[in-house]
Amino acid sequence: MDLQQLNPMQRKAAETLNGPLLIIAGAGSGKTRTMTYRIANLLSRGVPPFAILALTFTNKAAREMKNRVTALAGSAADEAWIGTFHSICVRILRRDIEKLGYKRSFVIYDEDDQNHVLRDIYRDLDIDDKRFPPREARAVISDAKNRLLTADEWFAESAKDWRSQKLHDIFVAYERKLRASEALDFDDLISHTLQLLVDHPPVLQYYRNRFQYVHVDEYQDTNFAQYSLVRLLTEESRNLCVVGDDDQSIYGWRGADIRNILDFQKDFPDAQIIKLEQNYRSTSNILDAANQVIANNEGRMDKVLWTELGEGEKIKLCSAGDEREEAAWICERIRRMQQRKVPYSEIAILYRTHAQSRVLEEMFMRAGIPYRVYGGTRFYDRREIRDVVAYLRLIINPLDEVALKRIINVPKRSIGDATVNALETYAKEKDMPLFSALSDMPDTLSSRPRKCVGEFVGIINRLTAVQETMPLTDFVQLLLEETGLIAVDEASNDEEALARRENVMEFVGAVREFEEQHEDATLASFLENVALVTDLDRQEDAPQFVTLMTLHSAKGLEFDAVFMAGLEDGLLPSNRSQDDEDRLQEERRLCYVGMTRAKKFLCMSWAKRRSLFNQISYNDRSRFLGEIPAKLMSDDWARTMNKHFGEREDTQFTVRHTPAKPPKSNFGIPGMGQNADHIPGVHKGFVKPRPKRAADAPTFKAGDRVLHRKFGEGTVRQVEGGHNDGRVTVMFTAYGEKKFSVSIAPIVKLE
DNA sequence: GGAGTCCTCTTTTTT
DNA sequence: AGAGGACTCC
Repeated sequence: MDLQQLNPMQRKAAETLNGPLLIIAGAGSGKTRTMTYRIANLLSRGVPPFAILALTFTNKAAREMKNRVTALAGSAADEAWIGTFHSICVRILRRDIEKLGYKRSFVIYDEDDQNHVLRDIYRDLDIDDKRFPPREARAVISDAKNRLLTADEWFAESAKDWRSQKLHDIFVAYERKLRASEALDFDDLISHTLQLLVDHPPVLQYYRNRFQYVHVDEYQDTNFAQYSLVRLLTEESRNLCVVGDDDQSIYGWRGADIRNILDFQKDFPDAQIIKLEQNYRSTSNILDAANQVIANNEGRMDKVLWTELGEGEKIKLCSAGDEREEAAWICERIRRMQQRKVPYSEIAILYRTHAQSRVLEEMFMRAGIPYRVYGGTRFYDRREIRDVVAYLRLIINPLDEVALKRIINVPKRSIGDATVNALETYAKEKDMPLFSALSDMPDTLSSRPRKCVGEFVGIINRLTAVQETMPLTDFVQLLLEETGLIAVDEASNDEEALARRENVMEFVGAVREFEEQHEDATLASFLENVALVTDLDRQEDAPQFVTLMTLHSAKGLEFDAVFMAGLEDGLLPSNRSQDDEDRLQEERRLCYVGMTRAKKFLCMSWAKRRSLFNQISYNDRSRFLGEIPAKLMSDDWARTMNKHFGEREDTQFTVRHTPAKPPKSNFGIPGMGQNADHIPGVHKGFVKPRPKRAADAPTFKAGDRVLHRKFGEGTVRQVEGGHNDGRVTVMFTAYGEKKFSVSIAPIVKLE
């Protein structure tokens, strides 16, 4: 095994094979590289591949690790278990979950399924979901499960007030429903695996014997359940290697416990610790800025990243008036990067919330910049896809009540709420699954619904009967026809029906692809894939697209150019973290993660005025921006504007608390600059651009590049009239075509 | 009893 | 803007 490719610290990590090992891997320090070399090294020393377990958080990370290990060690590495916590747990559960009283055909409930379950529970228990948001109940249940608490245990340590009582009832009902549906939620995948191992010593012993070398990636993101699982598995071998960076812990809200990494030495007093501090990704301006920001956090592990890549460019800052201006600036910047030969695929726009993507998308479309949005509505989350999946799930597992209720009347077959309610009540009385009630209907049901339900059951039964005799793709095709799912959209020619049809076809394509890639493809394994694989994982490195994603999903990635948008107090840090020091620190880490994604160019922007979630807010720039030394930044927007239009107080980034001042001359754009007059404390007045000598207004010709004070750069399309009364039509990349009077428009010619 | 239509409410981050 | 809920029509 040739470890000469590694730096001394990396090599030491790859050579330390036995005993507990903590690798503190700073951003861009070659973490994956080190891990893969370490695993390859184990293999080269004769450790059998099946003795190796590597746990990651994302499929992407798992895939990359797998590929790179294979590249180093050959296909023998295929035998190693390298996967996400969730997928590895499913693998273990598929083998032995019957010992916990579940069928092996169990399904995985995602958030949407959970919501449906909760909705039913709220109805049954007569709880008002307005006073008691289901999302809160879900968070409580998830949090409890991550801490390995049952409903009763959770209640015992709660406030035990009326609210806790209700939550407890919901929790209990939820668990009952999931079990009755042979369903596990994401948190169950971990906790049930743990329970299986604890309750069944032979199973535990099997995996302990088997996994002699265990690796955990992103250890700072483990929650208590995952931590317990890892400890349980490695108690005998003690060969546990964890890699992480406390500064990149950004999943506290999901139960991740940063103490797991901070206390590793306490847990394993004989642990060796290796720090990777050389950063191979970013230029020093970017890295210094990131270091300065994260230095404001407390209780960090001691570590300072450094780089040999040279200073590079300063960080570009844009203080925009509103989110459209911000987006326009980003478009302009991207255009300039194009001239500098930065490919679209090396550009990413990162933001705190998905909702921010909309304005950016609109601008990109107008500017003709190809982009892809990651996350948000995932492909498999689309309604029409979920419908098909629900059919598949029901066929695999007739006890899946969420799936059944989802599609019993999709497409419309005249089975309404009243009928479903009657069936549910009847099933409950007879203490049988809802699906059984469809064949054994209550006498009270009148003949019309009886007939409709009968037809539905007929379809499902026919499909179930042929399922195992057919290739997966053929079966899905058949299902689409038999159920009438495509017939509905084929009948219609409107835009949406067309899009739905395309999506369904893409789904069939995904099924085919899955079938081709997996020899042993079954309906069950495909559904598992659907549940555990996200859209982010379907990403193929498409060279011609700019990437839009949340800061969270950017972790682990890198780009030549990174734009961080919406750096405002209230957004980043989010206003829900304002008065909680721990959460504020997590927001700071999020900022740090974003900044350290950038290799060469980091551009940060904020908007004084932003409409988000259907309301307008006026924010200060993010406190994190203030933590970056001024000498590392250049105020791009202000400089460009000042150069051409004179100083404008509110765009100087040295002004810390900018008065909320929307200087609006809306140029006839509806919706822009409205309400400015009604905001208290807003000081009116539009700082007029310094006019060029009026007698001698600039002359333009078609094709000229011009800069407008508000709309940014554009190209002149048309010029009419004479010198002083001339009108000019300009095409702006982001704002489309506008017409101005040459003598008064805040517009200048660019060379 | 079902289906279609209008109205209101909500949004952090995700395996 | 997208979905669920209430309301009305058939």
